[in-house]
Amino acid sequence: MSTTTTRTTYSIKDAAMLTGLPASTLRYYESIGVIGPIRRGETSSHRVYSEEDLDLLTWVACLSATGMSVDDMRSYVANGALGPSAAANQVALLVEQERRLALEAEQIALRARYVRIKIAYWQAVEAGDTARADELSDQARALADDLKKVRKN
Amino acid sequence: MSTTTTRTTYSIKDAAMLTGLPASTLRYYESIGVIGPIRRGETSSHRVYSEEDLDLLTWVACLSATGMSVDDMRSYVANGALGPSAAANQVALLVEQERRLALEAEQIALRARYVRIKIAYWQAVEAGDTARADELSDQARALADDLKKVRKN
DNA sequence: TAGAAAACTTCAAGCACTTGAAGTCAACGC
DNA sequence: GCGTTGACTTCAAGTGCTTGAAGTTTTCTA
Repeated sequence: MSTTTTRTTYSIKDAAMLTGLPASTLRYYESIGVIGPIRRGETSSHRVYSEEDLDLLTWVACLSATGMSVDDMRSYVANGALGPSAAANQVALLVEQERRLALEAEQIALRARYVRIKIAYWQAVEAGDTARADELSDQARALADDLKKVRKN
Repeated sequence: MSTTTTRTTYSIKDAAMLTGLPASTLRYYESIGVIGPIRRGETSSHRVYSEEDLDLLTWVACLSATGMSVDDMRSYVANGALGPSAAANQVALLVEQERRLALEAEQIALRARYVRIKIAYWQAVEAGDTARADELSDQARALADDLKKVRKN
């Protein structure tokens, strides 16, 4: 009869997806002590992330995204400033993170549109349709201006 | 009677402001050949950017913003200078860029959802609503499970 | 027009990842 | 069981800026 504890563990790939940090960066952060050593599998050397690990990494991702240096992140985490006792503070951090993600999504949508225009442009050039190419060139220029504005935040 | 070509020129600081790239990055791009050598002042060694330089740099800034490597930027700019003959090459590069952007958008949407759950979670903890906190914890876990299924594609 | 202050220059070093090589581990079909 | 496939591991080297130092050049103010 096995103990049926609800499985709440994650592979490094899961952790990477949920935090937005590449797996290589998770290993890097661990290697330089931003986060403590992660538990390994019973039979393997593979990292096994717990729910708490994920919570902590979510915070670290927030700090990283706001441009904090790894040295500062390390002391921030070491000082326990990210524990449950600072809930209000943490919500503020997460709301900020949410705002930044929305902005990032906006930027990506703009860039995708820009790229699509450029694809159409080169296809027009290839087809020898100069008028359409010029028109698309103007569209690209206008969009580049939009992109610059969004970027300022 | 002087030739009245309106010769608009820009300092490196002007160029940085107009392209959104730091001055240090403009010098770096020039040093590794992403852009050609910029004209210098008559009496000084200061860079003097022309309108054409600015156009090219705006384009380079867009490539940079979409995460293109400097090597790819270099060949892309070189191909662009070659005009219509390289059109097919340009389209291939851009289609790849479009695919990357779509993937990035997907990841960001997922992260945003995770962050929103975490915000609600900490607000529940702060309010002492343990039941709701547990429920949200489950939701975060469910999101991770959904992710595993999506990952198969 | 002198002399300070701001902006530019090069070069080198630093930072925060990122990638590559070479090997280990796990899950599947046979 | 047994090979193949793909994800994981470590470690070292590479990448793309970024910053700092030390020295011009330009511009502002007096």
